[in-house]
Amino acid sequence: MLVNEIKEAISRAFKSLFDHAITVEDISLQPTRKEFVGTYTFVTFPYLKVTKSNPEESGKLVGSWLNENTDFISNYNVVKGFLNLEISDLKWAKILNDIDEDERFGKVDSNGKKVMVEFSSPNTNKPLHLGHLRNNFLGDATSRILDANGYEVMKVNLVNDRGIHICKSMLAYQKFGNGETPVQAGLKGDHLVGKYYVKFDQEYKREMQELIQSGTNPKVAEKEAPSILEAQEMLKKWEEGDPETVGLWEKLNGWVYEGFDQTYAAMGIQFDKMYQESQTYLLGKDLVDEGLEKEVFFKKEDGSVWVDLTEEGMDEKLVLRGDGTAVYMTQDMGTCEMKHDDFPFEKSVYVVGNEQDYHFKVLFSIMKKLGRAYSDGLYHLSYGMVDLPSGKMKSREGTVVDADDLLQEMVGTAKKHTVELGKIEGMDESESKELYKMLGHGALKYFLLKVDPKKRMLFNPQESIEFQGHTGPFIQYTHARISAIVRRAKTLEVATSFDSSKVGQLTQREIDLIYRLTNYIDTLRESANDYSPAIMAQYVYDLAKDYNGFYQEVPIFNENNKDALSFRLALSRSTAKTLKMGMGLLGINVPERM
RNA sequence: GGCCCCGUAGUUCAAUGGAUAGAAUAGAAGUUUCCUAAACUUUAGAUGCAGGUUCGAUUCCUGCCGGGGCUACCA
Repeated sequence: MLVNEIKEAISRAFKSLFDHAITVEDISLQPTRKEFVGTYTFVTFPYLKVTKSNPEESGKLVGSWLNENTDFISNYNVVKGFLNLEISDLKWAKILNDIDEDERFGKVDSNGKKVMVEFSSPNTNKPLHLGHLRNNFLGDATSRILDANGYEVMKVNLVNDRGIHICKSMLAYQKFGNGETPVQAGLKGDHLVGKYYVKFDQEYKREMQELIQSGTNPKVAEKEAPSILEAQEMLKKWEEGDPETVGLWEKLNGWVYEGFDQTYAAMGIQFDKMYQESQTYLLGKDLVDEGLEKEVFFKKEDGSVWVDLTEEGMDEKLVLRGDGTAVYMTQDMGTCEMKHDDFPFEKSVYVVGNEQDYHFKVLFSIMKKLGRAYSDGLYHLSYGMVDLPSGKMKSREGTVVDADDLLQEMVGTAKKHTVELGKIEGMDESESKELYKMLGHGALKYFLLKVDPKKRMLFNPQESIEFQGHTGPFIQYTHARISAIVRRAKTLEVATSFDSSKVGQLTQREIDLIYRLTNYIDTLRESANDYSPAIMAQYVYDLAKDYNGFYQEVPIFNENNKDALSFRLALSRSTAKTLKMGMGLLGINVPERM
């Protein structure tokens, strides 16, 4: 790793010049800004006490030492306290050759650690919407990034398949469904069930209106409308195991799962393990007992059990109701323990919206207080809501963007643009269909992933998603174009690797590109540490942009110098390889032609 | 009220405490007999307000203003 080589050398320089030891970890190098000459910049301000001279002089001392005592620092300059280092062309060429020839480039060796990533977590009463897409794409991309970093990754989906909201759609179906099946209704299973969820809400609202008009207090009406009482009754029956209720539940859930499977398949997302809340909602009571024993929890007079987190800056929090039944926290404690029993992880990532920030803070604190060694590895990958121009999405008010519809629309838009641009000449139908999907889904995934997860983001469905500029298709296009160059090169007789000692003077564009390529592994690590695919998204975009600039400026084939030609081809191949890997980590495929 | 997150060009997004705050898009002006114009050049445009910490603050701290979330014996 070039950065480490330089840091190592700076450390030696300090030892030799000032008889002072600084560790490689303490040294910070930053990329040199475009306005200055150089590739890496070392800031001398923090070391003035050691060098016992002014910033400018300190920089010169270190710079000239590096220039004389290493074979890869070819030049240096000092501006104020900033020491800018230039890397020799030969070194750059060697680095490129290594990347181009390394079959394993981009894959980090296994680190023997296990990580579990939980994401998606749909409710089985309605189809997936735009918010779920952000969740799914984040979870999927994070899993891929962790995998590339050498972790053994277990992707799990904890389906929320029980509770009052599930009973709502069941009830409406029972009343108004006339036993219709998804096939009869011409709907995907999840959409059919979602239809009855909406139906329930309409009925419920109507009943509330009636009650309010006849003089009932709105808050009372909310709790006493016949529909909601029936739903509660149904939940009770379900918990008691009433065969008819359970049968209905199984039938509707089965349809929903079929629908979800189609959506997941379309998105290219798989899970290693599915958990159902109907299987886990009673867990956690033994942990409550354990906590009482260890005096982590305490019991109030009414028998309810609490944890006091005021020392951690939080409140007291209920972990078991007075009647001995579980709450959300109880269940999540139990599920956490069960997940660790199933797959003894070092890290466990929960991809869940930021409205649950507090819940997870509490959960993780509790697990720590219970003495679980793995609690330090628990991480809530919190993400912000996706807003529409009209404001917040509300499923009950029909202002949601449906996931299936949106995916379909994206493919349609991709098709329209592609055909208009005349890109499909010479493609058969299956190839072009595959391309539309790749581009449509790629645009959507890239759009949702490029933003810092924790921030709210805006999605404008009217404008659809752009295919130009900072987008997935821009990167896919760059890959397709490089692929065309590589194809053409194969018909010529050009060496597949080059002799780095014969490469002439490199242009700034070329150096910029190789520099960018060398940062791939760093970016990969960083993305995993911050659990943010956005970092990788930015990287691939910058790389594609750099390549386009280079491509515009340098004729690749118009050249008699075979060494230069094979160098540029290697540069192109390495770029394509890296783009493909980086996009792959986001769950986005890249085409060979488009 | 308490706690948490966010405020950056018209708009959508960037910026490990570093140099003159980057892109994209919309606007203006250009580039296709030449490896794919979903591209490339040029141009104009921004850190909510007030303090503090220091060689240096979009970044860290305090207060204020604005937006959102959590604050259930719901999940």
